[in-house]
Amino acid sequence: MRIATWNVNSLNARLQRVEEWLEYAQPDVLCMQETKMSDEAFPALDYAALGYDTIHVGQGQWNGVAILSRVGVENVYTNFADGQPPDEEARLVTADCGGVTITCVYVPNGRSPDHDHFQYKLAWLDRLYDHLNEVSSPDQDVIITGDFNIAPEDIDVWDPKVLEGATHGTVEERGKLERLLDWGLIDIFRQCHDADGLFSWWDYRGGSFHKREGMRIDLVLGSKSVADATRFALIDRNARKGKLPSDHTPVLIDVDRAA
DNA sequence: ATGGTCGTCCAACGA
Repeated sequence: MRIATWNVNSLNARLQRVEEWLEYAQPDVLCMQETKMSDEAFPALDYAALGYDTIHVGQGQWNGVAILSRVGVENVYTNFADGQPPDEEARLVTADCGGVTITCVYVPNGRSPDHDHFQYKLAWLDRLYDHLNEVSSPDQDVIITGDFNIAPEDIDVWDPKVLEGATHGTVEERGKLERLLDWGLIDIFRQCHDADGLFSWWDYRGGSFHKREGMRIDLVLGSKSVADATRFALIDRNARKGKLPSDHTPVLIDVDRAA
């Protein structure tokens, strides 16, 4: 079973790139973030024609997450299941796909460490922890994947100096991520690759992609059973090349399963 | 050689 995540930075702007990628990468599940689209505009029929069931959680021009699956979509949650008032932004969707409880997340960016949005980000990550406990347990097949807007370690950034005074690598953010890992999750790409310089996002500005100046902020976290069954993990840099790319590129894993 | 912000929508602002 092949599971992928991709922040598409506007699905409308990326329709063709996504369809091309589905056809050659053949994921069984694709989690998308930043669709920036209403549910009415989501091209569910186009994906159905390619064999995918879909669930989209959109709010119009900002945020928006989706799961495409050709191994089923069951037990859907379109917001936190922590019993608190729903998050007003479309940043989370959970579904069981092929026996795996998959949560697709678009973690708030944080903007800057002294911004209110940074506190929203930290609180959001605590809610994600509670959500995971509500919808799953670490002894099951669990995946949480998406744009975390956190670089787990300094080797996940082209130059750690850019993290000074900025978001994405603070002690607070990494602490929240560590808490998720301590729940019983493994950073599957990092389990498969120990090299530095392996990134999933590059700024559009200044030719960052060609200078290899990026960050690994798109993560696939899996429970132990998923991690043990993973054959390999890959960042598809090719999807960041060519015409009209997203600033993020897909990350995928292959897991040994019946599907 | 490659590519030089982009996407939301027309003014900035978010990423």
